[in-house]
Amino acid sequence: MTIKEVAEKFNMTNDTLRYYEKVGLIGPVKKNSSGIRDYSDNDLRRIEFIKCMRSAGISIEVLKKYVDLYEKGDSTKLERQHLLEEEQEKLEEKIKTMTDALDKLKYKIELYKTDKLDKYL
Amino acid sequence: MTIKEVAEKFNMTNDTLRYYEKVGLIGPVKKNSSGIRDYSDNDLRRIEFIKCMRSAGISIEVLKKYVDLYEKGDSTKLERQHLLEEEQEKLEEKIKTMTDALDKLKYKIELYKTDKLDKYL
DNA sequence: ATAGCATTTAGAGTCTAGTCTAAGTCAATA
DNA sequence: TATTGACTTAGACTAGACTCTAAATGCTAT
Repeated sequence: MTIKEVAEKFNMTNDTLRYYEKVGLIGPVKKNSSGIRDYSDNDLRRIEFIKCMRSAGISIEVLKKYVDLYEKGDSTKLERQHLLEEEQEKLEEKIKTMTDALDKLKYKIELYKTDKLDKYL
Repeated sequence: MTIKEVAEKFNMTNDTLRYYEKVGLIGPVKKNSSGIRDYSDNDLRRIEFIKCMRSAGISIEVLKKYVDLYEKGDSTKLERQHLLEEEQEKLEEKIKTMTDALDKLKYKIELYKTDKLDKYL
């Protein structure tokens, strides 16, 4: 699969794909005889995972750490699990924070709708 | 209330408070005779709102727009309501995205815990 | 009244995560 | 064969949101 196809499939830019490869989140992707990337199924699986985690706000730094551990083999399984568990906690907290904000936002909108808005921002 | 007290109360830095003031999210905050900020209750209310919305990822640009509309008076009520409704939608989508990622993360952790991990990242 | 810490300003610097540019290579088409 | 368009690289640039610096001034305790 070419970079263009992958980019379209996952709705991201060629640049981002090359950037992820440069920082080591994926690849190095195999290149054909004339130096053009040809993404494998395995590459696609990784990109999907990375994209999903990024969309949840997990930093590239953390994802890189996870990938590096994976590359080191089975001996890092427990460490990887712990890393993911930490990110799970952070993510749960973030979702809670956002849900709280959403509730406040909804409440404020309700005040607007019912014209009960006070004088404050 | 001094800038330090406010910063502590909301767990943010003096710099961030001055920055928010500079870009017009709050204030201008009243200063005492020797030029030192003295935050009013109203300032605190705003800061709390801004902080809550920022923690949900709403951009400074959008918040600034909301504040500016507020400053223009009652005639902007409907526009403000619409702005908030848009942010509500965006926020709901973001929470959904993050919840989906969280589910995948939990599933992956479960694979680690039960040692059913396949060969992929 | 002098030390030592907090506050002020303007403006520069930092960090993250891309995004863009320039210069070059390649394959397919007019 | 010349052009077009996609791809390549290294490296510069950007946006957003702070965060830090320097130099000046103010407050408090000794």
